[in-house]
Amino acid sequence: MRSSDLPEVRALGLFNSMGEENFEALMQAAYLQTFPPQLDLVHEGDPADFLYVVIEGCVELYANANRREATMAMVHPVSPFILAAVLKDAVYLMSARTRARSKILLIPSEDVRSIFELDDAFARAMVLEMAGSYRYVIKEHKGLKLRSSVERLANMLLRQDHEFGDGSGTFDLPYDKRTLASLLGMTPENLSRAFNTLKPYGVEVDGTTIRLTDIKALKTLAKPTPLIDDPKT
Amino acid sequence: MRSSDLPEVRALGLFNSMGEENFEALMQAAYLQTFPPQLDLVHEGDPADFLYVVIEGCVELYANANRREATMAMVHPVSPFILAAVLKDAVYLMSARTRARSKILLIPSEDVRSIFELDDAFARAMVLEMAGSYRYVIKEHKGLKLRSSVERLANMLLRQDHEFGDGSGTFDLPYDKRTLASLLGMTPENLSRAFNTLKPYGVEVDGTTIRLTDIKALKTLAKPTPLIDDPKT
DNA sequence: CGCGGGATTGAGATGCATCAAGCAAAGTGG
DNA sequence: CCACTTTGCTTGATGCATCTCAATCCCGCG
Repeated sequence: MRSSDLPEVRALGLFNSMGEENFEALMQAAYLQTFPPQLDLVHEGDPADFLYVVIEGCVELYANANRREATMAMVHPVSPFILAAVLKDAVYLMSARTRARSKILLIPSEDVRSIFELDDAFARAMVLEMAGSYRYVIKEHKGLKLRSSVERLANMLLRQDHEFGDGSGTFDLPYDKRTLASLLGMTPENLSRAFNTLKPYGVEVDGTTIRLTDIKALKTLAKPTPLIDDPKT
Repeated sequence: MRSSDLPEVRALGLFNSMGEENFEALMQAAYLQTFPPQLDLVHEGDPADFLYVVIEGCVELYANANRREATMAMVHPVSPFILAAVLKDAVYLMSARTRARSKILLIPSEDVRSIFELDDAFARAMVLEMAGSYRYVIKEHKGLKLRSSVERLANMLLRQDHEFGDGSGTFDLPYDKRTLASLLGMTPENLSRAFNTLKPYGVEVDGTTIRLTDIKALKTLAKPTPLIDDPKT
C-alpha cells in the first residue's frame, strides 16, 4: 500500500494506540484498492474474510430480506466497518457497496484477529469502536420504534444543519433522496410527501439543497433528544 | 456479596478469562442486591454509574420518546447489560426495570473501566461481548425494517419453538403479550390480530401457551433467515 | 361475588406503501 | 445542437397495515 495513506489510517482511533510493529504487520497484510461507485464489496451471509476501512469515498451498508432492501448506514472516511463479524469470525449481517469512487483498505480477518490477540492496545481500541457502533444502532432503532417518518426526517434535517451547516440554515442533503428515504425507513414517495408536510415548518427544498427558515418551529415538531440524535455520545 | 454466587458470575464469558486478583477486586467493589418486580434500575439519560449483571430473574430494557415507550430487549441470567455506556463513560441510552424478582450485581463504572485498563483478558472479553450485543441489535433492526408485524411474530414463534420447545411444537410465551407486542414493535391489539391471521398456519393460542401444528406452513409465511433469526451467530 | 388488569374485538381514522403517470434535469447519440 | 432516452423526483389515486379509542370479555384474586 502507498505510504502516503498510512498516516491517516494510523491516526484512526482503532489503530492509533497499537504497537508500531503490529501496525506494520497489519498493513503488510492489507490491500489498498480503489473501487468504482456502485460496486458490491460484501454480501450478507458471506464469511467475514476482511475488515474494511474506508479511506476515501463513501460506502453504503444495506440488507435484504423478503425481496425488500433497506439501507442500514452510510460509512464515511476514515472509518472501519463490519468489525463485529470479523472479530466473531462469523458471517456478515449486512451487505456493502460503494456509493462513490472509493479508496478502501482491506485487512484479512485472520490477521486482524491474530493482532487482536497480540496487541492489548488494539484490543482496547476495538472495544471503544464497537461500543460506538453499538450505540449508533441503538439510536437508529429507537428512532424507528418511537418516531413517525416525518419526525425522523425533521430530526435528520436538524442534525444535518447542526453538524454540517454554516449557521445560515442552508445545507445540502448528504445523499440522493432515494437513499435518504431508505435510511429513514420510508419509501421515496413518502419522503417527498414528508418534505411537503414540513414546508409549514420552514423547510424549503430545492433539489438537493435545503433551507431551514424556522428552526424553532421545526424543533417543536421534531422534539429532538440527545438520546437519539446526538452522534457524539 | 455471597460467595455462592461468585462461580456463576466468574463463569460468564465476560469474566471467565480475567486474572483472579482483578476479578476479586471487581467483586470487592460490587454490590449484589435483590430487587422486587417492576422496579426501575436505570433511567435513560442518567450517567452510567454501574455495570449491571442479571444473576437471577429478568430485566427489561426500554426507551421513551414522544410519550411513547418501546421495549428494546429482555435480559436473562446470567448476562451483563448497558456495557457500552459504562465503557464510554456516557449516559445510558435505555432504561431498565426488573420484570421479576431479580438478583442483580452492580459494579461501579469506574472500577469496570480501571480493571478494563489493567486486565488484557477482560478487555478482550469485552470486545466479544460488545460484538454479540451489536449483532443482536442489527438483527432486530433488520427485522423491523424488512418485515411486517405478522412476519416478525411468526419468526419469533418459530425461534421460540426451536430454542425452548420440546419438539412437540408446544411451548409457553416467554412474557406477557403486552410486552411481546412492544418488543415486536406493535400494539397489544395488533398482536392479538396477528395471532388470528396466523391461525390458518397452524398457530393455536391458549392464554400464554402456544401450539404450532403446521411448522412447514408457518415457515413458508415467515421466511426465516439465520441473518436475522439465528441468535447464535 | 365483585373487582381489576390483561386480552380481545370492533369501528374508525391515519400512516404508509403501492401503482401509475407525469416532469424535470442530465446524459447520449445522431 | 437537438431529439431521445435515462434517471430521479414528484404527484395523485387507491388499498392495506397499523394505530387509536371504546367496549367487552376473561380470569385470577381478594
